[in-house]
Amino acid sequence: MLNLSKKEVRYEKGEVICREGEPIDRFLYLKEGLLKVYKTIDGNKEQIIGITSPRDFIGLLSAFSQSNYIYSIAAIEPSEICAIELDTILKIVESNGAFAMTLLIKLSQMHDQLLETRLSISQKNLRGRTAYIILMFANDIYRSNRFDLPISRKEIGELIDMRTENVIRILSEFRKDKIIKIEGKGIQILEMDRLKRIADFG
Amino acid sequence: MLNLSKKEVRYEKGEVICREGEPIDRFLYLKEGLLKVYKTIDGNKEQIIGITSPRDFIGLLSAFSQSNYIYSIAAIEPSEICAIELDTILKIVESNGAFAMTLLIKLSQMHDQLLETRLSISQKNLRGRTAYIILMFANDIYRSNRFDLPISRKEIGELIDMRTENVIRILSEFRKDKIIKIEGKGIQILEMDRLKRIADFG
DNA sequence: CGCGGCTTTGATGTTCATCAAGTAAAGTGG
DNA sequence: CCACTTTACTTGATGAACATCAAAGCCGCG
Repeated sequence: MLNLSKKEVRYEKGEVICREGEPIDRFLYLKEGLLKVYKTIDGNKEQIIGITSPRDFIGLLSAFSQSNYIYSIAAIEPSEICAIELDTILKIVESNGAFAMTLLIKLSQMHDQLLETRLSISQKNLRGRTAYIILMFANDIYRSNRFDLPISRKEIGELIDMRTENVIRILSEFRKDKIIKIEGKGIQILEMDRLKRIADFG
Repeated sequence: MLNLSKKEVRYEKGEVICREGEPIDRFLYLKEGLLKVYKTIDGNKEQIIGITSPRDFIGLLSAFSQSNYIYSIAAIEPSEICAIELDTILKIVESNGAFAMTLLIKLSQMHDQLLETRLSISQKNLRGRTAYIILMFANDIYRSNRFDLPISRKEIGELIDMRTENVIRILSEFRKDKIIKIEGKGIQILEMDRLKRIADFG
């Protein structure tokens, strides 16, 4: 049933997948790539809520509570998305207890993680937040000490509640302190332990 | 099945219902009263994540993703709680699609609301946060312009990420500006419109 | 009745946002 | 493909918002 109704779509970096306010009629699953989930504030500013990595259900977070998206989603790397009609999912939930349970668990995990991240960020000072986000990319997303940032300095700021200028300033500090190496979007972690300490105690 | 396995428990103000780290074996439903959900940070500080009002599923938020509580819950008013064995719930989810759907919807709604609150708070300045929390008590919890704060100034700070001193200072400002009336824990909103404007634009 | 936690106000310090100004990079239309 | 425009990046200087420190009165509780 799932296989019958699924459609695969490809999005290029920068493409918007869905916009705040639009009706939710499909259930999205990220096969490959990277997405940002964000809200627009006061018409001009953006608040990035999180980064979605492969094998995550996208927008699962409010598919059951809202009939319209309460945030927008865009690709920050070339991405492959599986779309399934929401009605199909609802029917399966009603008839298949194990599937319902899987969704409940997945939803709950995503929620916990998102909230944990938000609480963490709000507790830390700017250095701590910056270290935290570098570690997130290294450990959770790219699983490597060396990677290219998929987002701009401005977007990093929108993700961890900082001004662009301060993101840049603190990245430069880390560079001067030889904690990381920077080449444009390229980041290499030189002193993992120190970075962890800054993230934990900052 | 639900009625058979449910147990009602009463908690007095200040009593802890469950502690961070304890195994989750029961599913809790708040019949009457008011609870705070909180995390302990660095052993001494507390971060209040939210207030639970009647007819909410408590700890639903991580009953499916964690086997142990990731936060603590305590009564801030005399409370009546319904406890159901987690196994019973799991069995019902597996066999009853409509029930599973109800849980998914409820869980999703709670999640959306919690995240929305957190994002809101992190965007606002101290005056905005203070106004926001007064309005939350007035509109969402007590449904009255006049109520007694169920928590201390310190706890308000822990809920909206402020120092106790600043909570007090800003409440005093609101009092001087004749926006609210204060008598110890008692709050009366005098100028709802102005308070709303402060919450929205602060 | 005295002790610890809550409340309050004032003074001081730090962190971070804002402003400004310039360079580099990346699109865009002719 | 090159001028042109916009967007991203970077650094320094300044000021506002908020945390921290200090001190004293209050309240509830054992």
